[in-house]
Amino acid sequence: MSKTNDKTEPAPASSAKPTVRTISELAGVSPSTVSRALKGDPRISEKTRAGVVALAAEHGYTPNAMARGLVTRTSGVVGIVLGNMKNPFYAELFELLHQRLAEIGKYPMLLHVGGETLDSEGIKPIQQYQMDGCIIAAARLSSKAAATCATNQLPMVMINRVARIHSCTVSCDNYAGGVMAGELLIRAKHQRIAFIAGREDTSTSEDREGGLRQALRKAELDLVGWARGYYSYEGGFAAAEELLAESRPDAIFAANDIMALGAIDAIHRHGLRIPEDISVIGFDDIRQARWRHYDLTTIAQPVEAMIARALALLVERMENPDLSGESIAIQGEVQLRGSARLPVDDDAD
Amino acid sequence: MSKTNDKTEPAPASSAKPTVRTISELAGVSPSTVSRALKGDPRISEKTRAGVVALAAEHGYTPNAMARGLVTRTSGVVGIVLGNMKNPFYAELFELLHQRLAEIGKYPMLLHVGGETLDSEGIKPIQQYQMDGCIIAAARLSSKAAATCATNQLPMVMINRVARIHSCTVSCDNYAGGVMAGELLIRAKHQRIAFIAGREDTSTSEDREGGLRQALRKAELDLVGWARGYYSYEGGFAAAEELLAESRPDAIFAANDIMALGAIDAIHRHGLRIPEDISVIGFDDIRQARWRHYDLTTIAQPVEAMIARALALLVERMENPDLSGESIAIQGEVQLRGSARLPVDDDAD
DNA sequence: AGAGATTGTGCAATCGTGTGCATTTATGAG
DNA sequence: CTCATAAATGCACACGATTGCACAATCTCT
Repeated sequence: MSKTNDKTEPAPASSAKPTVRTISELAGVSPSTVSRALKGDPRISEKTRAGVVALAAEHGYTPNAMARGLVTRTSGVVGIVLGNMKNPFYAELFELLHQRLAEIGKYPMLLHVGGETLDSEGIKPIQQYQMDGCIIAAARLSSKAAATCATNQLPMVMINRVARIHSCTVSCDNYAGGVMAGELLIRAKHQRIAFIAGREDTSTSEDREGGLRQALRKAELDLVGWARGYYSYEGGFAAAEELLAESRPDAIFAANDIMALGAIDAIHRHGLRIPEDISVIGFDDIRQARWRHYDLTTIAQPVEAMIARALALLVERMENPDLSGESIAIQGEVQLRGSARLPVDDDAD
Repeated sequence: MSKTNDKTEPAPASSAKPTVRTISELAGVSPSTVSRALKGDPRISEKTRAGVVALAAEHGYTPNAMARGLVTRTSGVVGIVLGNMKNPFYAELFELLHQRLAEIGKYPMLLHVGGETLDSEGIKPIQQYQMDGCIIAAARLSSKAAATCATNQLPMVMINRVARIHSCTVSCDNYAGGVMAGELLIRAKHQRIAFIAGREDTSTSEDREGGLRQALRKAELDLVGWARGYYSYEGGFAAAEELLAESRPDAIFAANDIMALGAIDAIHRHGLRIPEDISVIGFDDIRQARWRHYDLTTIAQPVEAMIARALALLVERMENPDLSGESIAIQGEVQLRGSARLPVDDDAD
């Protein structure tokens, strides 16, 4: 008792950061009582609890997360891997994700941001900080991060990409979205439809293309053009120029909005009118799609729902790590705007 | 010795996460030696160090950041407050910021994202996680976060806003940028110049406006119009419509790019040509400014340099907390593009 | 060869919190 | 009034790493 006391209370004043002992001494109870009182343990009497809480508030005491994490083996930190921030879609998604995380008392620590793949330095904090979970919101592969989570038995959810490994996945139903886009174009009597793809190793682009092809097949049509836009404005611009020169399409479906916007500017540069001469459809519904000049018809990703489901999956697995992987695909929604001809509803269904 | 041993080694195998004791027993040295060996303490012989390092690598051992943070009182975590992610400027800045932080071995934990002010819940982790520092990258006030940093003696740097309180600040030289924009317009023989402002409580907008007014004053001109665009595309659009209806300007300077883009679309909607009928200049140089349709002339913020200086200030203060506040303003650079008439260089200087 | 300098390693305390178990205090019944 | 029972609180250890200090081993010099 004396051996610790003479060292820990050289300055009994309030200058230093208050610890559980500071509060316990002030309240005349033991540290364990303070800890329990603040956690709302029912074994603590209401009277002492009120006193402790008041004292804690007065001195601005908050339990040290490091010490707590050490003993509870849970840090309250969720690791985040974000895709290319040059695509506004991820920026918008991230803002929402942060808010939802805060609501469940978790804080996001960023492991990686950007299109490149994750290096081994980037995954260290996963084990260092005893993270409670991990969210990967990126279209491209992050197999290293996924593997690290697996070996550490860390709950992990991927947003916006379908996993090849056994894990949790939440995404928009990209295939169905592709079908929607295709049907929309077909019902508007388009005949020469082209596609602008994203990067090679992404399931999102492949699935959206697959859906489009399925819709075309059903109408006994075939793609008249195909080009890669690498998910960027510049890429979409270049891809559209290529398509216009080679296959003269009357409609273009781009695997994401930002490429669609690039395509629109390329089309205008060629002196063609949208949607009279050519229709353009995107995917995501980023804010820029609503910008006056573009007014892009697109398949809106249900970002709020996706994040909600992803966090639900994550929380479930934090409570019960033995739950198996689960894949959720949520239907997107067509946003009719001015960049695509409207369907001619001769057959109403 | 026996009282701990029988509890800590129920499974001597490699299944559980390795701790410093695991490695020390495998290497036949004490935990302290392991710790020192991994930190490169010169007192440890090269031979034992190599052995320990090899063993640690083999078993995938990394020191637990919680335990380390508890004793060293430094967490390796830097708190981040981000402005409105709907403005791509902050998304781009954040990606870069993350990279630079990783290079100095710090990890970013997000305290807040978005335009709204920070609530009291959002600042708790600052003390909870014993953060090493805090970076506030937002145009609007975050006085609560700043106050929390101050009371906790936590090094803090603000990016993109000038502080009223005693602290560190890094920003673009907004006043000089405003002067540049003004001079550019004047040298292009514009006479009727209008300004689109950001939000009320932001020094950035005020300073940019101040610089513009200074340049106009020097040329014995006055602003012919002024409207508020609230830093958003829609706001810029509405502000431009207001200006066009009321004061018929022949040039508009917007306090940031995204408002300038909104203004351009509003101008086109009125059937006016850019830059023949009216010039538009923005501020930031976001990616969208380069989009073909906009091709926006703007004052580029030196984001890389700003982040580098901000981190330098932060690191200095993490090493020596008694250093006083410092404000750095870095000159921006004019990006001449197609949205503004080029200067008529009758007087070459 | 012995004393001191030098080098390499181990001991044990510490950081701040949570929690099983023992202990005290209040409550109620016979 | 005493004892059994329940409620409230305290003790002490553990979590995993760092670090000042003590100690052992090796080397050097007279």
